Amino acid sequence: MGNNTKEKIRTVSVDLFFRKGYFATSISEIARGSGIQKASIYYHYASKEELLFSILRTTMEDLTACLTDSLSGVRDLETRMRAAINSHVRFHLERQKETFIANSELRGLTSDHYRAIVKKRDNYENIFQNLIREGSDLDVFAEGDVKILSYAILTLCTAGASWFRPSGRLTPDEISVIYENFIISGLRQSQAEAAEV
Amino acid sequence: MGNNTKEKIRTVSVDLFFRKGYFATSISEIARGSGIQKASIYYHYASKEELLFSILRTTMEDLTACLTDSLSGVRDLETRMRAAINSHVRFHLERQKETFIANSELRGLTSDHYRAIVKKRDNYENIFQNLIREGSDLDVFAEGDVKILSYAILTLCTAGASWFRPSGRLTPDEISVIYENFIISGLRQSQAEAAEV
DNA sequence: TGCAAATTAACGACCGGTCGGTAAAATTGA
DNA sequence: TCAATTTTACCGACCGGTCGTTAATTTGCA
Repeated sequence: MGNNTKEKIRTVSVDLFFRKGYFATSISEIARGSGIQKASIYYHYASKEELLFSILRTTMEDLTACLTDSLSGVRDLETRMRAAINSHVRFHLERQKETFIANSELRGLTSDHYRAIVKKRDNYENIFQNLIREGSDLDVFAEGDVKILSYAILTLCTAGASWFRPSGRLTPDEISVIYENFIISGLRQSQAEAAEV
Repeated sequence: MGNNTKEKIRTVSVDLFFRKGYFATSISEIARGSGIQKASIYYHYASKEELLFSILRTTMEDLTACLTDSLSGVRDLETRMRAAINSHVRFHLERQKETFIANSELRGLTSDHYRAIVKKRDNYENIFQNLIREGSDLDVFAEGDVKILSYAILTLCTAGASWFRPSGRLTPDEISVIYENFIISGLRQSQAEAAEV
C-alpha cells in the first residue's frame, strides 16, 4: 500500500519530464503534482537523478521484454521482422511519455547510470541488427549497412510516438502496418536500387 | 568587426546546448567559453531565451533556403525527391549541432517564439508533403498517408545527424544515397505491399 | 509501543538578469 | 584640426529567487 505514493511520484514525474523536460522540471513541481511536500520525495528516491534513472531502467527492461516476447515462437524471417516492428511501434505508442523520455533525457544521468542505460539500448538494437543480418544472409533482404539500417528502422518507428495522439484516426496496429510495409520494401530493395542507378 | 564577440557567443552556445542541453547550460558557462563576463552577454542578446531563438530561427531559415535552392530547376519528380532528401541529409550532417538543437530544444522558447519556429518547420515539411502528393498523383509513388510518410522521411534523415561523426567511414553523400534508395522504394511500394498481404 | 511515512524548516550553491561605471572608438561640429 | 560628445563593448558586484538536498520532528496505523 505504501508504494502508492512512490508510484504517484513516478507517474507525475513521467508526465512532467515528458512535457517540460528533466532539467526544466523541479522537485517542487513533482511534489505539488503528487500532493506531498518536496522533502517527502527523498524518502522514496535518493535523488532527482535516481528518479530519472529508475524511470529509464524499467522502461528499457519492459521494452526489451516486450520484444523478446513478440518474437518467441515466430520462425519466418519477414514475419519476425514485422513482429519486431509491431512490438516496437506498439510499445512506443502505448507508453509514449516514458519512451520519449528514454530517447531524450539520457544527458540527465550520471556516467554510471548513463552507461547502464546505453548498454540496455545496445542490447535492444542488437536484436534488430541480427534480424537484418539473418535476412540478408538468407536473401530475404538485400545487402546493406546493418547499423545504419537498424538505426533507420528504430528511429522511424520511435518518431511515431512524438506525433501520435490516442484520439487520432489511426490505431497503433494500423500505424504499425504502414511502417512495416515501408521498412520491408526498403530492406528488400534499397541496395538493388543502388546498383541500378 | 564588433560582431566577432556576438558570433563567438553563438558558437559557444550552440556547442554547449548541443552537448548539455539548453536548460542545463548556464549563462556563466557560455560567458566562460566566450572569454567574457556574463553581463556582457546581455549587451548582445536580450535574454538566454532570445539567444536560443536566434539560433533556431537562422537554422530554420538556412535549412529552407538550402532546400528550395536544391529543387530549383529540377523537373523529374523522383529526381526532385532525391534532391530534397540529399539537401536535408547534407544540411543535417554539416550543421549537426544546430539541427539537433532545433529538434530538441523547442521547449525552451516562449510561446510566441515557439509558434514562429513551428510555422517555419511546417512550411518546410509542406514542401516534402507536396512532393509526395505530386508523386502519387503522377503514379510515380504509391498512394499513402502523406503526413505520416513525410514525417517518416524527415525523421529518418534527421536521425542520421545524431550518430554521424565527420571522421566516420561514410561521406554525407554516401549516407544520403542510402536514405534516398530506402525512401524511394518505400514510397513506390508501401501501399502495393499492403494490398498484397 | 514501534516504525513507516510524512511534515516543517532550513541549508549553501547557483540561477538568470541588472546595476552603475569605464575605457576606447567613432562621430560631431566650429 | 581638434576638442566635445556620443556610442560601443565590456566589466565586477550584486539582486531576488529557486534549486536539490538534508536534518529534526511529527503523525498515524499495526
